[in-house]
Amino acid sequence: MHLVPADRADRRSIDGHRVCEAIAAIGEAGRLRTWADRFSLLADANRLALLVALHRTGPLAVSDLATATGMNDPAVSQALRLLRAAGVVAGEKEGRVVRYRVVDADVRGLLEHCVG
Amino acid sequence: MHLVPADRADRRSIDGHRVCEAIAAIGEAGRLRTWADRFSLLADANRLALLVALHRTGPLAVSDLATATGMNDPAVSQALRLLRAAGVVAGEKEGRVVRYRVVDADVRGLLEHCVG
DNA sequence: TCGATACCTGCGCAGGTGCGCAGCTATGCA
DNA sequence: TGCATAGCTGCGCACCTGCGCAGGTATCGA
Repeated sequence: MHLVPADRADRRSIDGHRVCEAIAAIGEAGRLRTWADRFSLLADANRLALLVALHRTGPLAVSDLATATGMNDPAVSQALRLLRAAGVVAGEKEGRVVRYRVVDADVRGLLEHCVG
Repeated sequence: MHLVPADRADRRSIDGHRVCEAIAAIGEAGRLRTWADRFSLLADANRLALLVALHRTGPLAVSDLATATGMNDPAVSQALRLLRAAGVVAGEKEGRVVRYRVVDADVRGLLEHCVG
């Protein structure tokens, strides 16, 4: 197992074989970044509150989300825009009301995992 | 169910009962913030790589982590300081080598959940 | 004792983040 | 038609974050 890239092959190592194991464990860099990005979306208490509310209550309007979380509506709107751009939530327009819901299965899994 | 706090009681609501459900779903604010903080620790690709390596490979020295991830050692050290301050990892000194490991059960659960 | 090594720390910079404010569009009701 | 409401957007500010650089401390080998 010679998994150390050429640009760091000259570094000294404490436990050489464990370094290779670690590199194998990390695997493809893109996959970890995808998860890091997912975690980043949940890393804000307000966004997490929005997602938990949507996940456990079902479709909710923007202004109701604002009332439930104590945020004002531009903040909610911006948070939802971010989540929508990431494909985590989707909104359905019904007259002048837009009701959002969580559509990303991985995020649903995380929400289930942390808040039941 | 009148769960809307007094300072937002005057807001109009689209689906009044759903607002209360959402507030109940959000629950205590501190718990969500704890989880948001946890997610925040995993929200950086480098930190996540360190944690995955530690989780799947076992105790690893700082310089080996630097080699495995391609970071330089001050960056690894600072990331580990953050994780240590949060109680996620712990280091055991053995001569001049410090081997770190993941000690937080919740974070272990998240790592298992996302990267198997 | 002297040098090399493993790790840690303070500092500063570049870049990102969240949110309030003001203002916009679109829809519904009288 | 006129007005209120639901939601979205651009802008700017304060704040935070990650990392490189330089340098410090502790341990080991010669």
